[in-house]
Amino acid sequence: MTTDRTRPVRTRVAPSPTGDPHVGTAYIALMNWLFAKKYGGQFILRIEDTDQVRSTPQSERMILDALRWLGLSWDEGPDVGGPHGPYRQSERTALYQEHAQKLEADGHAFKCYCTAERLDAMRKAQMKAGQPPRYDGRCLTEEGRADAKAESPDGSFVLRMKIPGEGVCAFQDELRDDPITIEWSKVDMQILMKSDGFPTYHMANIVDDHAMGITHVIRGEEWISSVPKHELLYSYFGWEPPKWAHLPLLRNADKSKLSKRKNPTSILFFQRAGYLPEALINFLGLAAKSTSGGEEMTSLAELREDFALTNISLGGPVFDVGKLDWLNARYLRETMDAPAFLNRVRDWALNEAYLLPIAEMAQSRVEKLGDLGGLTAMFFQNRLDMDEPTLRDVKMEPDEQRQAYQLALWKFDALTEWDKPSVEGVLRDTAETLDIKFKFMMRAFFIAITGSPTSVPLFEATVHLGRDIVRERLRHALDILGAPSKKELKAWESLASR
RNA sequence: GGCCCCUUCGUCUAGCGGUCCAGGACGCGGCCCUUUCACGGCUGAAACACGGGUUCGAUUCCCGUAGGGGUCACCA
Repeated sequence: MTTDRTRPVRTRVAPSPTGDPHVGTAYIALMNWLFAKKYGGQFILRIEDTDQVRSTPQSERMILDALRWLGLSWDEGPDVGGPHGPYRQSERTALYQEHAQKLEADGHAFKCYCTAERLDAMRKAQMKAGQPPRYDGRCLTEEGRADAKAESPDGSFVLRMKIPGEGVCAFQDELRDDPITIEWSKVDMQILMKSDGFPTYHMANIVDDHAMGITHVIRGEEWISSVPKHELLYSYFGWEPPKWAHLPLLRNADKSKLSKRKNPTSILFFQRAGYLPEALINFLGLAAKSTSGGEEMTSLAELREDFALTNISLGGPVFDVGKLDWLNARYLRETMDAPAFLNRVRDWALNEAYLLPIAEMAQSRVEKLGDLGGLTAMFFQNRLDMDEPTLRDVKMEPDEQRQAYQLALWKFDALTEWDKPSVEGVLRDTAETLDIKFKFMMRAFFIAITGSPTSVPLFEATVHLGRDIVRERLRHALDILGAPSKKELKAWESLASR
């Protein structure tokens, strides 16, 4: 990649704190870290919490912790500060407001009073007519805007950016040979400022990347189609855009974009399942390492040394858990002696924090201390050894049972808080939805989650195991009983939303 | 569906016009080591999506086709 030697390289990772820390975030962060460090630059962590509804401080904390666990450190960020702070977008709203006003004053953006209902109807009509859904520009004119304002119940508005009527936007991606060209007619008049006064990604991203001196934007390729908007904003502001590099997306086994529905994706899962951070980093780093030499075990330092963006293959890589397992096993047996191994086990689960809740759950249920192992082994396992007869030892029809697991899976995923009341609520809800006696259904969940119809209290155990291990176990159970067909999923989905 | 990106063994990849009847790794099979299992060693099966060009010569360059993916929100 070409680098402008007059400026130090600065890259960033900009996660949105709206859920569990994702391996995709780790992958992007790693590539940005490697690139910055390779060229002696800085790596910045910025929190993109402009979605007031979905962003949570817990999620932000988990993401920071997860990246730290992986050994990725940032030079500037919300926790360590830096010269270009604050590093949380929700604390920078004045800056966006100011820039939004400038855009509007310069005639590059306009207020839009259109209601969600009108926009929905418009898009539906466009789709029906075989047209791409796109803002029709009603509020572009004085008159249209007045009409829309009159129709608006509360007078709320958003700020949209103007888009050239014709021509193409061409830009160079550092990973690809030919420039990418997108016609302006295919670009929507993107909302820049929402009616709550917060910026959208596009606005905040450009203002911040410029303010923070970001020289290279290395991000997932799902952003390629947004680059014209970003290039345009840079030109509206009169700023020089950064270099773009769009990385291929991590994939599920079926090649679709990596998702938690089909794969464990949370870094929390990999921690709980007993993967080592160095193995995970090594695995993700393989994407940017030429492996023709044979040895695939490598370190962050080596990856940094050998790093070149152009080593990255453009075909979206399937996240091959089997290969990760092999690497992790090698770290376990080749990089430590038995005492060190024991220490890793302690860090993982044989510690006060993880063990005490288990002790509380188990104490009244053991007769001898020697009963503990059998009762609590499932807290130290990833996927459980399970077969159909064990799973089917319930007073439910097979399809009912499958449906219960699937519904719970969906409801668990939708939970913002992973605690006892939420988990219990999901399970009671599920029984009610399916009109099954709660007690009967609970037995099915005991078996799938703890491996036995009689175990420690289920809600507490479920919370303690963590969402991802539980998801994995339920999905495994579902696989054994027969994964739902597309048709079934569709039919069940309507139940879930009730 | 429109637009954009991508395309070498099942998977991750090497290859940047002849050195390729395509190399490595994971996984899988076999053999050896071994009280079991695992590790380890050896070994086997396994791919250039298809069709046109360009060229003395295409895995490598160009164009189509097919397939996969992404994107079309007051989410990032």
